Amino acid sequence: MRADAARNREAVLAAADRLFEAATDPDRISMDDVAAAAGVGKGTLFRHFGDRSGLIRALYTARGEQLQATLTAGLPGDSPADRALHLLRELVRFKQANRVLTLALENAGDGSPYRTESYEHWHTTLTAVVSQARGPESADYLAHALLAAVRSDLVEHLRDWPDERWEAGLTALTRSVLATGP
Amino acid sequence: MRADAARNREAVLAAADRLFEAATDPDRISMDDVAAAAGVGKGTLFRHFGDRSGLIRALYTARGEQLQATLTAGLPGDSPADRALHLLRELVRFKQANRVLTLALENAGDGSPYRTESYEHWHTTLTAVVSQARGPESADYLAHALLAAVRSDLVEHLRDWPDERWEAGLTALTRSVLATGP
DNA sequence: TCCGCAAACGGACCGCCAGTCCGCTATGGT
DNA sequence: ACCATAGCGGACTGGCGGTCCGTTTGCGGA
Repeated sequence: MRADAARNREAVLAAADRLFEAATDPDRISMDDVAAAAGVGKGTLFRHFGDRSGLIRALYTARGEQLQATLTAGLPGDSPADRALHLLRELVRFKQANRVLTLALENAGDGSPYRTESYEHWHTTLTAVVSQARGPESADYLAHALLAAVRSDLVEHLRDWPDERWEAGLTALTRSVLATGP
Repeated sequence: MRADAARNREAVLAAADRLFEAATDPDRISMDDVAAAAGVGKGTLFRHFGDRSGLIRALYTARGEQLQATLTAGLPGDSPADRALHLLRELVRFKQANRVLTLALENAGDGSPYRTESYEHWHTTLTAVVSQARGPESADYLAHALLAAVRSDLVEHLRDWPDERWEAGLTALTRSVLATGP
């Protein structure tokens, strides 16, 4: 990769990150805005990221890789229920801390948040945990259901809930789902 | 309401219904398409429905009122778990039968499916059921979680699951959530 | 029956945005 | 130093949601 290409790529990511951080509605950020803020031509931006959703995915990956690394290394907790709870809690925290970006990701491009690489990842992880707790029966659906319970726009909808309320809800949910036999 | 206004309103709803029925991707249907298919000017269309999301909501209301009437009159089932299961099952069936329209509704306009009148309705209903089964503690969050488990794009993502798999998953989920004490 | 006028109409028009295209420029291997 | 070429940038395109306004139409009163 040529030096200027790498430099521009970083500039774009940094600028976009700043813009998404500051915004309240992801759709208000146009590709022109990003290009301008990065001091880069629009063509450059599209060459690096393909299309809007590509840019958003790249941003998301950059932001989320720390989280992903931490949580994948090994979920803390004594029981499956504890581990699932831990995972969901961290996802909620992450989505609260990255409101606009995660909202953008869910709406982005092709439509479905389910085609994301990272969704696949969390789903696989959770399915294993669920399966360990109550057997493989419907484990994959239950994992989908648990992840759906922390979707960005739900987090957004409940944005003024205090931590305790989330904590109580997530605890109740994970206990119920993971403590019941098939 | 003037006679021509009423006539046009119906023509638009009918045409839009036809288009959404036939399409595979809601965004491929433009307001111009709808206007043309209805044999009506664009201005007329916007006067009646305000904006795109208004049209979609109107369509959804028309399609869903039968469902809503049936399920609200009184959920069948002996236990809260049975009633919740019944509700979720019917929602999934409805969303499977109205793929494009419900997808359109979730993406539509202002962004959030949670601001919809009908979401409010189902959520209230389910919260009552949950509350009856396991007390008011976290009942509203659990109701959100249950509804999230049947969101349109999840239904879409799992579109090739056979009925039995859905049935097993929904049963497992509702039993777990409603059978556990707080 | 006719009149007048407000309600309703329709489609040209606007601003915006994702994505493309192509003439120009900078980079790095030789 | 040279030059092939990867990379650049911004004018341009097509299509969209939404608006505007001159024209038509339904309808209550005279």
